[in-house]
Amino acid sequence: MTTGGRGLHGHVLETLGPAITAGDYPPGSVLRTDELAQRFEVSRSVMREAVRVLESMYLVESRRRVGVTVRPKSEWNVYDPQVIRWRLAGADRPHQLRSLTVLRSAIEPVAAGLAARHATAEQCAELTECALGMVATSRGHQLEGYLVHDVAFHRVILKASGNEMFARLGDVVAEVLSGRTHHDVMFEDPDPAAVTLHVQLAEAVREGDAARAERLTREITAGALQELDVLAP
Amino acid sequence: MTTGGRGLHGHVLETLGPAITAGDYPPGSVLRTDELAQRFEVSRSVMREAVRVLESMYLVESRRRVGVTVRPKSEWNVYDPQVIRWRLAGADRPHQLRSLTVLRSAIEPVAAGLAARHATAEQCAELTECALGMVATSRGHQLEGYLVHDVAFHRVILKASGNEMFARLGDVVAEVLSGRTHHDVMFEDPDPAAVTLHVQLAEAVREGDAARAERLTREITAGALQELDVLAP
DNA sequence: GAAACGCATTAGGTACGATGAATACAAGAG
DNA sequence: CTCTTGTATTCATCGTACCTAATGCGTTTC
Repeated sequence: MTTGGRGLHGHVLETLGPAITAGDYPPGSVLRTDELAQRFEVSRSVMREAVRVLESMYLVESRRRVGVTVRPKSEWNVYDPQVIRWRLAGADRPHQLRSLTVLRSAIEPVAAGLAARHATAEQCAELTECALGMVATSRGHQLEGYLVHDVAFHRVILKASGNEMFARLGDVVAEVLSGRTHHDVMFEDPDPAAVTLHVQLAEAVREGDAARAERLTREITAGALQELDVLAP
Repeated sequence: MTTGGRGLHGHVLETLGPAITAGDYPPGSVLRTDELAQRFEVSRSVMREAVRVLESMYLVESRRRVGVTVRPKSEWNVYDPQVIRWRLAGADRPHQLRSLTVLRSAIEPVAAGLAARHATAEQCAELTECALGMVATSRGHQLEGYLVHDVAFHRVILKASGNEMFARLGDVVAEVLSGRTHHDVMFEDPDPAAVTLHVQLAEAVREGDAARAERLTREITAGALQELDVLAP
């Protein structure tokens, strides 16, 4: 999205990465760097840089006399933003979306509880602002506007939790929410119940009610999971 | 741990990575590839490979005419196993350990609930075996043996959840648990209550009692958090 | 004072040669 | 016939030299 193919090696990655994560090369497949270099019409140096990056993502393993072998899916670093994007763009998008939504359902309630304890006044203000924005755009086919506020809302919650690991999941949530409105079938207007929950959550965080914030977020993420069950078996 | 400095660029990473994550180079610092290549006595090609990897970890940004600039901590990919290891080895180890433990407290209960639903008979057997091993090594200064079984136990839970994102956190949990016994002050013998909880959790998963499994895991992770509060203010 | 320009600087890219390590395979010893 | 040992192949790995491209910054120009 943001990281376009910056540099030649980036361009190579944007083709090789999705191909590997899509399973075009089954685990154990061997790729040779010079062959790849020829195929992508780049120098070996550039290809080596690309391979190094793929290696750091645990997608491949480079060994002498053997070549670049594709690692089994279970070893991939599925938390790498690049890998997440590639997989979301590929064939097993539904599967990936479910994994991420389950992850959300685990993280966000705890994050909301922490946010209720640690959120600054400014963050509380941001939160209510986002919630109001969601209310304002919840009717009349303003899906794009709603999405912006929804993403911003969850970003603030995750950041306000004070946990860097949680905060870093903002992009993932953004990707999931964005995917819901763009790729998948989205109801014409968001569920009014969900909007209400967000407003209440902003309240709970403002009042420092951690238990309520956690419970409300559980309802929100449960809704997201339910939504997913309706779309995919 | 496993990824020793394989290759020259790996060796460079093992020095530069920890230095950056330790904050030796404040955000915005500029490093020039030529200078680095000289310092580490490697060729530019090798240094460029190292920079590419650091770039893919969002630790640095490489721009023409400027150099390699260190990114602010908030942009680092804190889920990268390498980055986690580097930070755990560095100065802000306590902070990192807390973040990871909070992450555990969010993930593992949900994972345990899913495991109760999806665990195979074989995984249930492994679980009880691990629990028995924990019981057997819970007394008499057998900390190393206890650790092995503890790590294995949580690995099985995470894997049995059926969620690939959860399964991938096995290494993180292993690192946290290992750190507790090795680096930090560990009571001579593990808390008997914790051992009992693990046994009960294995039961709950075997019986498919998701709610109980989740509740028990919450108690376990709450204990881990409490333990951390005792050690660090 | 602001906009346009040119230069120095630094990453980016290519090509080619040399090195080294792991594997496959063959030859030898028991 | 089996196990060990030696050898050749093959691929990644590393280094060097040279060129290109972009861009920050100082200078000039209007």
